[in-house]
This record gives sequence, structure tokens and C-alpha cells, in this order.
Amino acid sequence: MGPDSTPTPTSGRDFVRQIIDRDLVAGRNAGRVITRFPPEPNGFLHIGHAKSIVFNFGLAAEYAGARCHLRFDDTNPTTEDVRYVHAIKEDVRWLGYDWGEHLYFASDYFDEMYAFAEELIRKGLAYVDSQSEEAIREQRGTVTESGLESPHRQRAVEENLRLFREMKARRYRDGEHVLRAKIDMASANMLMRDPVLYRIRHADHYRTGGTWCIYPLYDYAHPLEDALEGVTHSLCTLEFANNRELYDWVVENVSVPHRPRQYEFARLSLDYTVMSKRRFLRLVEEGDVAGWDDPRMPTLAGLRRRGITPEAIREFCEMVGVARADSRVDLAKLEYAIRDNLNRQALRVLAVLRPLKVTLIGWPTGRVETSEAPYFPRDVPQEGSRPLACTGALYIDRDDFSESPPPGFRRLVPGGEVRLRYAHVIRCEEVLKDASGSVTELRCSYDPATWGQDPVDGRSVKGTIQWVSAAHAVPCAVRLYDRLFTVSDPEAAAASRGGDSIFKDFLNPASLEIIEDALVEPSVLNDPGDTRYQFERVGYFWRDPVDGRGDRPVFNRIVTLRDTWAKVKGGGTRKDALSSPRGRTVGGKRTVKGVEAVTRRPRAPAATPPRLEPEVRERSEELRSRWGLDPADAEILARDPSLSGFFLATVSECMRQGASDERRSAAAVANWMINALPPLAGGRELAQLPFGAPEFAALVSLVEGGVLSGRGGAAVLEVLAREGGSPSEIMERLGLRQVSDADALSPIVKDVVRAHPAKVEEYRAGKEGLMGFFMGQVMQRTEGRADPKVARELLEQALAEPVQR
RNA sequence: UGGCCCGUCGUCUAAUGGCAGGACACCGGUCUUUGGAACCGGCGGUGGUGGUUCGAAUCCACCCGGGCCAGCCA
Repeated sequence: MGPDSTPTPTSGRDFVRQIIDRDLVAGRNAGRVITRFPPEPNGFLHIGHAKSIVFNFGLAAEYAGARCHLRFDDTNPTTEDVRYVHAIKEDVRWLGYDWGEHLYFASDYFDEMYAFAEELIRKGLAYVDSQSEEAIREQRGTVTESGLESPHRQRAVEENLRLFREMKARRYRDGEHVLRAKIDMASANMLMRDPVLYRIRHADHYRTGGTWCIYPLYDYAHPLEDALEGVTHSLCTLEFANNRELYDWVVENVSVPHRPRQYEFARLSLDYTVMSKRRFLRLVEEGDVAGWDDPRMPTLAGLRRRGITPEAIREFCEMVGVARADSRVDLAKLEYAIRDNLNRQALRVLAVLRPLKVTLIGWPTGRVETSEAPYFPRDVPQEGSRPLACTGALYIDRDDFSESPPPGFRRLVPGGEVRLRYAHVIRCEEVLKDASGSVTELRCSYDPATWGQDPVDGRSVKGTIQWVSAAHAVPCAVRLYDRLFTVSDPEAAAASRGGDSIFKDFLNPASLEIIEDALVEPSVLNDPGDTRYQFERVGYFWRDPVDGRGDRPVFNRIVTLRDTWAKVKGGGTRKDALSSPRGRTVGGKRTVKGVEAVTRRPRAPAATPPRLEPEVRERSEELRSRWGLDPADAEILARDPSLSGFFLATVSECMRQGASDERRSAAAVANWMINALPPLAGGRELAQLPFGAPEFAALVSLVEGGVLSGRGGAAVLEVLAREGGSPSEIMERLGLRQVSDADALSPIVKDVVRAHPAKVEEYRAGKEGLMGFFMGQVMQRTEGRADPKVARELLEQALAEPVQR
């Protein structure tokens, strides 16, 4: 359960949580919730994995007694390695999760998996295919053509068993045989066309060494891993949705101890980056980044080195949510989560990235004035301060001085005043330049009366800037990181240019700027290495954990501060130049400005009537002329002979049961069949439903006769579709008999209106959507029995009555 | 082109037949010794067309758009 004691809300939660809630209520899985995070140890984790980790482990933390397994899905010996196992464990731990004793390896299940394979063979559900890889591929067919059955498909069980055992016993070379499931070469789902379960690979596995030379494939191994571990909710990304049918086939056809369920959610895509191991590998190998942990990389190692905290990543993942719609998240959301987290913990210190010398006129030589500067602003509930020494020789940032300031500039200008953070107000009296005309030094006067207080004469000083004392400042290097790509969707941009490999064309040449001669106040030298800072007015930083913790600090910029001034100032800044080519949706297609011409797709021609099979057209005509059905309805019924048959049978049942108007009954039956039945049938054929034409006719008659409202009819039909029975009995049992008597309804309606005076005002003021609210109230109070037509009329009357003053 | 999945503010996400809500972004304001933070306010959305219903983002049909699937990868 969640931290709050309120009962778990049934809505406002993602679809998986809703499924789990329902499972718990229904008592499924003996009340257990077990999830798993199943990486393959063949690469580094990235922020996309973080979404899955936060989801799976978050679920485990949320439900009482639930847990999440860390399982390495290591079924492919040729790509996997222990070093990834270590790295992945470190990343998961860093993110803040603990799998306790539940660390598993698919490779630990090889014996069981093998035994289940023999079981499939014995059941005649798997066979050894001895064709080449190419032959198998050719026989698979295409998405529009069914496949061909393998010549080995009908091998005897004994032969299959012998061959499979020999495969295991190293009698064959790679690729000589495979074990295949015997399912359906004509399946519309390509994955069900006799998928390969085992292949021969004479390769050492990093954990099982040379013990095995046959290895199971994902679609066979994964469901078994889940089943063996008792995983209840196996959560994976959308691209595995097609695999679910096979997943179910596997757990249904071998004698596993438990039945897991797979659910798919959308993977995380982030603007201005790519999210694939293959892409990362190229960037690393070709030197575009410094390594897997380059702070520009979306790998967890990269984010960690950048200085982003695990809390921020968790927060981000929770903000993004979990759903089934493909999506792409705005980088601003990640940045918000990072800033939000760092704001609460970062020590505020002063640093100057691009130093400009400032000499205070009249400052006594050798004088040092020290103030105790708080580490946090008043709105951050944290304690702490450090002494900050001020002298007559300072540095400020070049960006904080301008000889020709744009409108609204609140920093130093010739003759103008500015506040030095935690020190005096100074006035720029003189601008010194070198031969080339660039500013080398500012000579400023200072107002001694402004130390720790506002100017005594009440004049206002608009700007405050950071500074460092020349005598005290510590030289340091600063690495400014920016987005890795110049376009929001590099993959799409590359694809629209027709190339697979040119995603690198969109690399941001300015993704890293190194400043070698920055200055920072000396207090940072005393802090723990992993301290997060806010360099006031600049951004969040920390010392690079690899290069920056020695005598000469190196700071990584984690994220900039929100900069409303840059926006006011407008175009010409580097940042703006980068943020303009945002992905845009045009005609439903995501395009990238400047990459693909933004052209509006011509409107599709008006829908042409679909071509109908002659017999369908004939049936449709018949339904139309004989029963007066709406052409669209007639066509739907005509498409499926069993549908039209059921329709006919139901209509004649209606007449037998005493209906008077044949056409009216026909229209009603068609309506109910077409609009209400399909979602309740849940994929079942009509013949599989637990009721027939007589019951359906009875239901339609009850509604037509006004005994049952349309809503009530739907409720009855729901029960009927689930368990069968007699509609009128179900109606009585549920107490759904419609109340149409205005005298009975009127008091209830008046009550509802009286109970919600504010809503009534709003309604009368024109918010007509509120009618749904009032109707809902009436329906609730009558437990759905009110005749909606009557109720609505009464409601309209009641609401129209003049306001009493 | 067959099957499956998916279309809600610019972006992400709620609403499970009954008041289209939240977050980020954006715009304005208050406050401020950070052009930060916080606070207040604003802008802005159900892909389309029909249908069912007292009532549709939600159910049905068709259309449009997007994603996934033809590895002995996962």
C-alpha cells in the first residue's frame, strides 16, 4: 500500500497499477505481486532502462509484500559478459533499489528449460528442424503470405527426442539443427510460425562456461524464467506486444508451477538524444564522446558522472508516467526534475566563469572584509554558511558588464551601480581597454554603507552579481555540457534523409565547452567531493569524479539555471539556436524543421465504399429491403453469416414473444447486436456465448417495452454475456426495472437540484455540461433505475425554475 | 499489403458512459541581495465522419495518422 492510509484509488493510476489492483481484489496470484527487471548483460543501462527499473521496483515498494527480482536474461553466450553484470548491478543500486536475495540468472534455469523442451517434444508440440537458417527464413513467408511447413515438421517424437538429445550432447555443429515449436505456419502473427526455441552455439557462456552448446531463445526462455520465479506481472516494452501470444503459448503448454502475465508499456524516448546500445557504441568507438560515462550520454553512468542525482531520475520517471501510447518526452521535463531536486540540496557558492578584473577605488591596501554567507536562500530549509572574503581586487563575469546594454539589462554598465552578492554596491567609474579595444579592467567605486544593507539614501540597485576575490579565488576548469544532438529526434531526422548511419550528422558540435580559467571561491576546497553546488546565477555543478577531485578542481555543469533573461533578450544566443529545430507534428507525422520540407499532405479523397463480396452485398441488400435496416448496419451484419443468422433468429424470436412491429424490432435487435454486444463478447464467437437468440430477443423486448432502460439493458446484457440466464430474472435480481413514473422521480430530482446550488448557478450561467452531472446524481440515487428521458425532462424543468431571491 | 497495438493542451499524462483535470513548457503578475526558488493568474486539447445513448474522450462502423512484426538478437 502507498504511504498514505487512504484506500488505493481505482483511477488516476497507470493501467498496470489498475490491473494489479483488480488482480488483488479478485484474489489472483494468492495476493502476491512479483515483478522483475530483466536486463541482458550486453551493454550499459540508460535512462530508458531507468523508467523500467523505477516502474518495476517502484511497484514492489508500493504493494505490501511485493518484490522485484533483478534477473539477468543471459541466454546468448556470444554477446554477454560479467563486466556488464557488475555495471548493471551498480546502476540499479545507484538508482536506489535493492533486490535483496532475489538476484537471478536465466542461465541458472538451463536445466529446467531443457526439460520443458523435452516435454514439448513428447507432447508433439516441438520438433527438430535440420534445415539451414536461410531455408527456414524463406519458408517463414511474409506479413501478407503464410509460411511453408518444414519437411521435418512431422518427425516422430522419438526421433525428435533423439536428435534434441544429440544436439545437447555436442554431436552437431552450429546451425545444423534447431528445435522449433510446432504451432502454425499460417498464423498472421509471424512469431507463431513455428518459432525457433533452441539453437546450437558452441560458445563459452560467461557463467555456464562450456557446459552447454545449445541455448534457448528469448521467446521460449523469458516466459519460463518468469514462471519459475513466480513473477506475476511481467512488464516489458511495446515492441514485445506481438510476442505475448507466444509467451502465453509457452506457459500454457509446459507444466510450469505458475502462470505469469505479460503487459507492455511505452518505452522512454527523450528529445535530443538517442536510446540504443548500437548508437551509443558508435559514438564511443568513433570518439564523439569520451566513453560510456561521458556526461553527455544518456547512460546511467553518464548521468551519474554528470552529477544528476538518482532522486531526480526517479522523480522524472514518475512525472513521465506509464502508458501504452508511443511518446517522446520533452527534455525540459528532465531538466525540471533535476533542478527541482538540486535546488533543495545544492550549496550556493560564487564562481566566475569568464573573469573580468574589477579594482575598487579607494579600498585600503591589504584590507580584507569577511561576511558569513549562507549556503542556502531563505526558501530552502537548510542550514549552513561559510566566510566569504572581499578585497579591493575582484573578478566578475564578463557577461555581467556591458558598455552597450540591451533594454532591461540589470547588471554593470559604465556609470551604473550593481550589488556584489553579500558585499557592497559598486559603481563603474572607468573602463580600461587594451590596444584592440577590448575591456581589460573596470575601476569601480564602492559604497561602504551598503555592506549587508540597502543604500541608506533609499536609491534602488536593481542588479546583484557574483564575484570572487582575486587574492582568494581558486582557479578551476569548468565543463559546460549541452544536448548531444541539434535535432529533437535524431533517428527520425536521419531516417527522413534516407540514411541509417547519418544520425551523427545531427551531433551538436557545441555539446561540450571547456573553460580552463574559471575562478571559484575557496570554500569549495573543504567540501566532500560529491557536493552539489549552485554557482549562483550560473547553474548547478559538481566536481568531476574522475578528473576533477585533485588539486585543481574540474567542475561539470549538471544543468543550467532557468534563465528568463535569456528569453527576454531573445535571439542570437547559442541556446536559442539549438532549441529552434523542435520536432513538430504535421499532418500527424513527426517532422523536423529544416530537415524535411513541411508540406501539408493533400486531403485523402472522400471515402469510397469498400468493395464487397457479392454474397455479402446480396445479404446486405436482403437485410435492408426485408427489414428496413440502415445500410451501414445491414452491411455489418451481412459481413458475417453467423451474425446475420443470429439477427434473423432473434427477430423471429421477438415476434414469437409477442412483438408487434417487425421492423421496429429488427432495428432494435440490429442496434443491440452491433453497438452493445461486441465489447461484451470479448473476442468470442456468437456460438460460444452462454445465451442464444431467445434470451437476446427477450432482452431487446424488455428495453423496447420500456421495462428496462437502455442503460439497464446494457447491465443485464453484461451479466448475460458472462453467465447466461434469463434477462428478466437478471433484471429483477439486479433491481433494474425502470422507473418512469414522474411522481416518483420528481422528488428525487428536486432533491438533487436543492443539494447543489452552486452547480445550479453554473448551469444557469451556461455551463450545460453540468446536465451530465445532474443526470449522474439522479441515476446514482435511483441506482440506475430512473427512466432517463423522464428524469431529464424533470431536471430541465427544475433547473429552469427562476432563482429564488 | 496481413495481423496486433496506439491517437486527449506544444509535450507527458488523468478522466473506465455523467463537470475534459494535473505536470512540464509558454505568457503575465507578486516577492526577491540569485534575471534562481516560491506564490498567484492566464493560454491551450479529445485526429475525422457517421452511429448507439437522456448523455460519448470513453461503446460501434468507416476513414486518416503513427508504431511493432518476416534474427538461430533481446
